[in-house]
Amino acid sequence: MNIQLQLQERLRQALTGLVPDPAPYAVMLKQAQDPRFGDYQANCAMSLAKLLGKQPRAIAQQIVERLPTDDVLGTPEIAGPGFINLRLCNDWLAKQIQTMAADERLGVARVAQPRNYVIDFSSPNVAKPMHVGHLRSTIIGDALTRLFKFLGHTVVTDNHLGDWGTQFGIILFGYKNYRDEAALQADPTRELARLYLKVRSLFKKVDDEDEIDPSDPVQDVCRLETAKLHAGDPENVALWQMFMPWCHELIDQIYRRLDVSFDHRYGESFYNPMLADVVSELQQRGIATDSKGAVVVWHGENEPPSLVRKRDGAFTYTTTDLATICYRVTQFKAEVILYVVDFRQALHFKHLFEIARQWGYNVELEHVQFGTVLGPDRKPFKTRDGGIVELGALLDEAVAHAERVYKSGRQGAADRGQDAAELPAEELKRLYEVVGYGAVKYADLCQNRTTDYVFDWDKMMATDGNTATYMQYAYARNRSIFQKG
RNA sequence: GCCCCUGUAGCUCAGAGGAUCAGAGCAAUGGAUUUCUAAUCCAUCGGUCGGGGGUUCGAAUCCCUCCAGGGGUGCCA
Repeated sequence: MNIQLQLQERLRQALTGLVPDPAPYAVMLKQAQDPRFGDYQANCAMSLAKLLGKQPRAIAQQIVERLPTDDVLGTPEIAGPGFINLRLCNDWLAKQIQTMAADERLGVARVAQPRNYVIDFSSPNVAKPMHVGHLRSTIIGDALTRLFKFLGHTVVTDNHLGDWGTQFGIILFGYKNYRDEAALQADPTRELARLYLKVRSLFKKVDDEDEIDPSDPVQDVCRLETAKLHAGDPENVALWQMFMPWCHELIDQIYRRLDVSFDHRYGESFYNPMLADVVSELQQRGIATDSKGAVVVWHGENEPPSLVRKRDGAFTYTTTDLATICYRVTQFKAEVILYVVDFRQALHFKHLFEIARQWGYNVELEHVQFGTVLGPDRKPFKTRDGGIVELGALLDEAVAHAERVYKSGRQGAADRGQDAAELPAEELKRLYEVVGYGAVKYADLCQNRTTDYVFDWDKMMATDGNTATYMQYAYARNRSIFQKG
């Protein structure tokens, strides 16, 4: 049930006969700006003044006379230049609230027309540790998934893994030269992560991108290993197949901690066999053309083209994303695809969506973009020595921080002479996790999605203010009061 | 150069694409509370909504322009 829609419908009926097209005026009924003025307000009288050639207050009076009053709505009031203030009847409202409280869904109606959503989020490059850059996509994407499902839509979640990129050259090189066989037997996932970092440490320049500098001999060997894999070299393909389950385990460890799951994880490798057809179809339809040895799609004078095949014959992520749209529309019957990806890829998605439309896909495509996680210096969040913040380490720190918050609260109580039996270790562990992960998730979700935010442990785990920690504490205290009562 | 995003209180941010005083939390300041099993409470201070112009009965909100910060910008993804 939606009260605002119901009231708008009443207003629309009241306006029928007064104005030729009541719909746009009916939707000008909104929640009141200030509770002193009522619960809802209709603002259409002012904008109708010119159209009807009358005083706004006179129009408001006319509308009020035509509005039915019953046990739902009290007598409307006219205020100021012509606002119509509406107040819901208390008895009716109380009854509604009782109904909502007793309802499993708290009175939230399912959508009248469910749609098929595909939500593409998280999407890490596998074979290397997930890092802070994956945090927001994972949390926001998961929240959207839960919301759309709750509203009654069909949602397919798909983790579009980077499982075919240059990081495999790094792993292959590491595996062939630096592997610790015993460690591999004991914990292949951990060894894989170690090998990736080991080889990265041999690079001349350290940053978080997988860009290869061919003048660095180590990087050039890695590049060749990737090229061999892509060319179908049997040894590298076999190793890749052996690595994949370990790669999946590496990221699943993180998802288990965050309570996030996916229906599918069709990565880049899955679409690889389809890419040649995508390019030739785009060429046949005249959407893509040759330029400087590459195959590109143009987007107008002022914008760079999208490459769908590079000069060396390799395909790009645009090509993969096009194949992915095709697959999602045909296999999942996707009506809407949401991409929960960093705002820096805005241009890529704008171009991708243009090409998809030209290609004839009328699926609704939306880039759900978000800002960067910043450190205290307001620059992208890095470790103290300038390295990448790994997600696993960040979650460890969240748990450790929650423990400190708990213990200092307990110490404070003890100092006041209040003391209680310590919880069992297992319960404490769970407590720290719930508080720690909750704080990280809520700190992300409570802010404007599109802007950057500063990652601040103390602020997100404060026991007052707008934090998950405060809400969890308040909730726990409330439960305790009810228990004693 | 071109394109995109952001700019609201000291800080972090709300403000559902217009109207009836620009809000919250934190911080700060003043007061209350001296505590028998873990939540302090009340009040106050604080803003030419980045600057300027425009449209409108009405602009933080829409349009133009300038300034500041960030990002992107054909062979990484």
